[in-house]
Amino acid sequence: MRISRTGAKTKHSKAQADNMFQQILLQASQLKMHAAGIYGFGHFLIRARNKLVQIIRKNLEDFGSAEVSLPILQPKALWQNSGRWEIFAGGKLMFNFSGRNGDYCLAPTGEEIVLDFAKDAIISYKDLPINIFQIGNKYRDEIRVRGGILRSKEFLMKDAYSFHASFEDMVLEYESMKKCYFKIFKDLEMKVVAVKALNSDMGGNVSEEFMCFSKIGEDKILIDEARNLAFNEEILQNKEKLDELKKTYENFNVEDLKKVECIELGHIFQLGQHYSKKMQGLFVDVDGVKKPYYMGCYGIGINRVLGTICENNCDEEGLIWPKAIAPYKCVIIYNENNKNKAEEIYLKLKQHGVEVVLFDKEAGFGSKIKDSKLLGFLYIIILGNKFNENGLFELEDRINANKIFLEEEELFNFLKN
RNA sequence: CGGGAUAUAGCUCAGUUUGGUAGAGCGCUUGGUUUGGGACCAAGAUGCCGCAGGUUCAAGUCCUGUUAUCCCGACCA
Repeated sequence: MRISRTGAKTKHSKAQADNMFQQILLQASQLKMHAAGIYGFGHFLIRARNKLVQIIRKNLEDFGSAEVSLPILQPKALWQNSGRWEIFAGGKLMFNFSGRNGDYCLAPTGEEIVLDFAKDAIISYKDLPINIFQIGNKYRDEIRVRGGILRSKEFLMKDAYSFHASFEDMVLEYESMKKCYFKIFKDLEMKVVAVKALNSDMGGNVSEEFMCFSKIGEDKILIDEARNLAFNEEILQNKEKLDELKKTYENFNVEDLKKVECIELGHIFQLGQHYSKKMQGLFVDVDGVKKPYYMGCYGIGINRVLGTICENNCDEEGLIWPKAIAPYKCVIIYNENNKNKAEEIYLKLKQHGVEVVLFDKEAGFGSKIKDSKLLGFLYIIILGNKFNENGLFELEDRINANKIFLEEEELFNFLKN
């Protein structure tokens, strides 16, 4: 890609923001706030997000969750069935409006629509279990947006749903999905802990959140390191839940727990028959009797994961993406003398399948280097005076923070891997 | 929805106290000199001072209303 065609327009000075990743993304022109909680994503950021999405998708499909696509624009009737129209529309947490044929909403979550979808898919116990997921925008009229893309009104979410003939089967699936989640975050090079959490409006009784330690997070969790347990602070403030925990764990003492600030990246739920009972989600069991099925639901806030990765992988000068989701591997910057050589190398690298950007905008040399760091290229190929002197390609490595000089063939071999 | 704050050039902001011709830095355009860590010189363009009323000879500045944005609480992936 030629940088001149990407619409990237970096700013000279740092953007003011309450955290590092927003400051960098705004300065790099990769995030554009169109309104409160409504963001546009630049080319480089969206490329990273697409790679992130692909890692999640691959893991889920390897696990045995099948991708589908369900509508975001949904009719009121669906939400009345579950009894949540009042909760979400009444509480002004959901965008809703009147259309030509009645009232609609932009979905804040997907239980209603997936249940409607499952009505055709699930007739008999022979049709169970199934596990499907989708990746798409969700809309919530947040009372207060915060942290840029960490909490916005429009956000990309992966939501998966599983359907089961028995409680036991649901629990088994839940436990394996939990493992799948750990694998996803491992592939993303993120350290997360699963904490016991409240189900709130989602329904059901058991749920766990996937938390990444971060000072910019809104959540607080309490950890019992000795027993390898962690809880959302909210759950410990709930008397009923606290009593339950005290029964489950011996010598459970809130004061002994260690408090840590976190970002909630995902949340998995055992919904049980909460929705299937309300919305007539029935199947015919072995005994010939119609019964409500058991459900699990599993979400990941993709924009939130993306923001967290940025926050955890940057320095004063810009982003240093994890290899797996770096939007491009390298950028070529050059001075006037080396313009033709840069063009030649650029085309060759592309032919070799290297994800490369040509810095073909006019700017001072220092400015090109600064922008390259800001935008988060892993390697910066520098064709300046030194190239004219020794004919070697200078490669600045942002991951290891060093420089190496390579012959042309070495350069190709290095970047091909 | 409660409490606090802000709104002036593309961006960051000064000017508001004490009403009197609209400002700076950065960015942008043109020409020239540059080209290794956000270069320099010269010339230039850019404003319904958030919006609507009001007070006044005169409003960016004072008053009323309104909208948007930010921060603190409840909500959440």
